Amino acid sequence: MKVAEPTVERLVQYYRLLGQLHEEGRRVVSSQQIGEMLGIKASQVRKDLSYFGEIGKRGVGYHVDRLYEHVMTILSPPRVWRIALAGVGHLGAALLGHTAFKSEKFHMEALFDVDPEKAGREILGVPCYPFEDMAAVMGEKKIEVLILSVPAAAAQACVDKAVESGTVRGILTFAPTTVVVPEGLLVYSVDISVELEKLLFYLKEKEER
Amino acid sequence: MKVAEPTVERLVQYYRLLGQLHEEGRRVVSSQQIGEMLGIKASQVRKDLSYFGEIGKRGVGYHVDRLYEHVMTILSPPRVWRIALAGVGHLGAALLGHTAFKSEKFHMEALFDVDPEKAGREILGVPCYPFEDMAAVMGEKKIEVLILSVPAAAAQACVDKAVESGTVRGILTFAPTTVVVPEGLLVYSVDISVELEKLLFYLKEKEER
DNA sequence: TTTTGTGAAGTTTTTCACAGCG
DNA sequence: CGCTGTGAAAAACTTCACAAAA
Repeated sequence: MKVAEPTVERLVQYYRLLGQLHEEGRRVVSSQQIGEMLGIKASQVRKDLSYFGEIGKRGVGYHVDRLYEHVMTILSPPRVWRIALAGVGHLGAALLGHTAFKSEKFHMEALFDVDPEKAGREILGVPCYPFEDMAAVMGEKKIEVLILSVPAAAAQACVDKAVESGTVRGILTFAPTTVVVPEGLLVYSVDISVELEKLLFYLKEKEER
Repeated sequence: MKVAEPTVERLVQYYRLLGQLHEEGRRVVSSQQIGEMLGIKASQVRKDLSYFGEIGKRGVGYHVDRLYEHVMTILSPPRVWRIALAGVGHLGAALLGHTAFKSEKFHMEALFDVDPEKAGREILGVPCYPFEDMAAVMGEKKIEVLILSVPAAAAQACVDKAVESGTVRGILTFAPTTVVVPEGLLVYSVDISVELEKLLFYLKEKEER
């Protein structure tokens, strides 16, 4: 069965919320309540959850722990992803410390940077290699996912190295630019400027009305 | 006229691309070419651009400089936004140095942090205030946009301060959590974990097929 | 009675396909 | 002739509304 992208996005939100509810010792939650907490319509919540089988109890709601496990198995592959990060600048360093990568679902195998001060050393316990060795090191270490926090001008070159490695299958890029990839390589982009411009656009629109 | 969100997102991409083409001295570009460079269908490009009047030349394409100016006036309000940033950790520091905020379209008026080491000092030329003073300082400085790079647990409290200030109208949050805001306040979220999970979900899906 | 699960309706967004203009 | 601008068709996504289960 194919799952739509907006649904996956919401599933991640459900997952996080359920983790919190679980912590709080909450036993049961309704689609209505989930919706209120996340700003999503209850009918949308139910539709999203129903794609993966009947998991709720009519007249009662969803059992928090059961739903939590359920959503987890949908989202998380039961394995550890081998990842690497290119560009150990401010943003790269921030990402290294970010909650998102603290999970045991990932293992950060390598860092890459042009700066010869950084390459050759270990940073936060992860070995850092020079940019030139990217393709070779990623191939050797069988890196599957590359996190890109390099300047826009360097992004495409890094993507090319990832393609060259032969093992990288997905890229999460923070570079404020569009990169071109061959069919089959998945790229997701977190683009700060784009989100900021969208916000300003709608603020301006509201102002004008 | 109302513009759909996906259109605004693409407009930002067109704008960036046109900036590059302009630098390169390119004079004319077709919807087909724009589409290829950004991974968007040519018909989509034409539809997006046509919402704002006839700007291309049939049989020729779009005049780069003219289109660049045109998209700029659609996106950028002709004024400077007064912004502040809460949470001067690794991510906050990275954002302070990010291209997105280097534009003369913004003026970073204040920083906020709970750490007493940081509050009271200037960081990169911007005064940093303690968390408790957020609402008051933002009100005084007439901050319109708040950038949130605090831990998930602190996000809602910051949003509440922003509401209290009375001047903040938009928030760009990087906290990996959902925040609740009153009607009228615009929130955009850049959620690293969500993008990462989406990427893994589709990688896993491809693996299974 | 309460709340799920879900077809069907509605809305939004994308794509097609071609007339029309330079 | 080539490429835009745009109605009309298609696809994607959301919301409604209600039957059915606990």
